[in-house]
Amino acid sequence: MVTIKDIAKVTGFSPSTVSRVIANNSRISEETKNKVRAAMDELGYHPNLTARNLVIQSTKTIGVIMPSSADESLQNPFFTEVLRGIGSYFHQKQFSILLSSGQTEQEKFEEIERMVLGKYVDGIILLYSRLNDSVVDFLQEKNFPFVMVGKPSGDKDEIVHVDNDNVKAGKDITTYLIENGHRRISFIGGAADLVVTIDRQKGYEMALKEAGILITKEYTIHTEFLKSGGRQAVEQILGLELKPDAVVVSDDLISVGVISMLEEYGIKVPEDISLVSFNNIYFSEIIKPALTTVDIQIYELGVESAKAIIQMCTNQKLSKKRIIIPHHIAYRDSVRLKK
Amino acid sequence: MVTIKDIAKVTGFSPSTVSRVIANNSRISEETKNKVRAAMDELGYHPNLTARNLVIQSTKTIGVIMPSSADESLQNPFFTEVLRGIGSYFHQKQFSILLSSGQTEQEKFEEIERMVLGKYVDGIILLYSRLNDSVVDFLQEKNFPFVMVGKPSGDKDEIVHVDNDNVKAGKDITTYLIENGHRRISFIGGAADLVVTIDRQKGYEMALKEAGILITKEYTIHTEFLKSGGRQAVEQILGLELKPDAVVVSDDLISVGVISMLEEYGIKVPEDISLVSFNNIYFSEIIKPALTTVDIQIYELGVESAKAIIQMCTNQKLSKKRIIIPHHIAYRDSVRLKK
DNA sequence: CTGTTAGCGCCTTCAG
DNA sequence: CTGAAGGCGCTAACAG
Repeated sequence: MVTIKDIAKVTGFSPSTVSRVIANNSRISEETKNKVRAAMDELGYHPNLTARNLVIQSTKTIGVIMPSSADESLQNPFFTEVLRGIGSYFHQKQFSILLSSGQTEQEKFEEIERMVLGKYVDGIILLYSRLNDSVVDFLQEKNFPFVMVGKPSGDKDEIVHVDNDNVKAGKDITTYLIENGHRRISFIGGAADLVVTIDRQKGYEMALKEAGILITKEYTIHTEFLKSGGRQAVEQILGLELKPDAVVVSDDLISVGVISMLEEYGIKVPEDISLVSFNNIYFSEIIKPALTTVDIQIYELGVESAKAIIQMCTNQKLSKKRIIIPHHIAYRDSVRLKK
Repeated sequence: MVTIKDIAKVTGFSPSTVSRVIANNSRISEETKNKVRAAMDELGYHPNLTARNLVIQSTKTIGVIMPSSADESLQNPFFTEVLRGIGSYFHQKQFSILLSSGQTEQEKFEEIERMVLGKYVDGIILLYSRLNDSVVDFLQEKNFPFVMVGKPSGDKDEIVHVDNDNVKAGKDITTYLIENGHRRISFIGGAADLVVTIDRQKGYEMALKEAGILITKEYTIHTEFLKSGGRQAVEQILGLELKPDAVVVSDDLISVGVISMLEEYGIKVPEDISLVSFNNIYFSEIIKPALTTVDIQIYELGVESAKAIIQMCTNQKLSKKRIIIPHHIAYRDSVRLKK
């Protein structure tokens, strides 16, 4: 391996001079810079990142934590999309992503511990937010820089997070349904301990309330991404005395299953029942019917969380703890419109 | 920060002894081990990975490279699924994933250069295989350990890769169509420079040939994952004088678009046209109609590539360069069966 | 503008 | 069974 010393020897300069050339230090003459660089090219020198990291006490890499991968929801394109956003910003700042890959909660926790305690990352981005997450507690206790994509379940004023206004999003999309004459509106949510589910449901309820529509308990269902879960949700709806004429689904991925199930029972979207959901992933546009869904700008969520964590790791001031990415509704074909 | 020296000072042992305790060296008495460990607990000591990596000249970190993220196909759940597989094996071996995040080919290349030349990773896993990939050339030239998920476009005997037998898979699924009485079978493939597309198409052609069916050029179409691409493919098919009665689609994700398009034109799957594809992602089961598709065991692909790269990085012998993950057909509802 | 010196935190001979 | 010393490759004062 060719090191800084080799370059020093060959050029006759000292190692520190070579180091300064790497850093493009202004106190080095152009002439020596050129000489040194020539030698580096010739010998094929490249700085060893590990060595550098050791002395500067920073790795310029960020641990990015996905939900534990036993979770079916991992197949949600949401994650690759945030990752894209994070990556794009990281690239220009020369930061790297260390991806957590734990199967279970336990494994995930161990990995985070390794990264953090081993000083292998400068910060953490959490790609989800759920109730009573021990990871959050750990990070807070260690006082380790982290940002969360989504809304924290507690300590909202302490935790830096990048989120949509999911309550408002839920309200907006539900109101849209109401404006189009729907009144018996059901809510199908994903895992009930996900903060995002809770918020969207809250918005749904607000919209109903505002429109003077009674909130019926039986109209609210929580399901998993699995097929059987979707089936159960639909059967529950269809078993109701007064069947809903519209349904708010908390995630596009779930919508796909719900629509299929509905179809299996001979119920058509949007003719027989309207459906709206959230995220606007690639699928929502290409399935039949194309989904009317809240575009939450996943990519931006990624970019902003990347910006935030890098700011925190480079001791810059963060103007605010709560960064909201605006949403808008992608109007498509899954809602029966008022004439 | 608490270091090995602090522990040494507190316990009265030397740093080297403490180091040996960390490594659980057998030449250290149980008694000292206990004392040292107690001190480590008390002071909250954790080994600094960067420092360790520097001396052992290895990071136990593998760069995992996705296609450049401008690529729409990144929303393909395929990637998170391989990642899951890789992660599961990495976890038990205490390896980490450094995820590449380049937008463009250029950016991706830069990142890989950084990782490799900076000795920031011990090896690379490539999650795709395309024709004339400069990344592969680079890795080969540097003689850097890497494994590819998919089949290399050249140097097949040199490059360690984990793949399905996609030619056979293509043949199997096409034969299934033929067995069910279909004769005018079209092929819709993704990007034409992806080796996987090429292989599956080859299998499709073999099946036709074997059944004595003429291969019609107009029946083969390449498209992108984008909506417009799917539309174009379908329109091309429908414009044909002799419309196909079945279609082999090279990826489940594309199938979703194709089915929607077909439906838009009033053509039903499988009543009017049968459809089969590949991958068996989560979606394939929950959309309507549920897809008959080749299950390629994505997760296993990930696990095996992880095994392979770790073997290479730890100087173990690899029994073979080409590791094939068996596939099987998931029979579902997108094919009209022979009575 | 450049060189000398120290040291980041850890592992590993080599001694004892 | 344990300690001392050196070094992994690089940066950062401090001199000059």
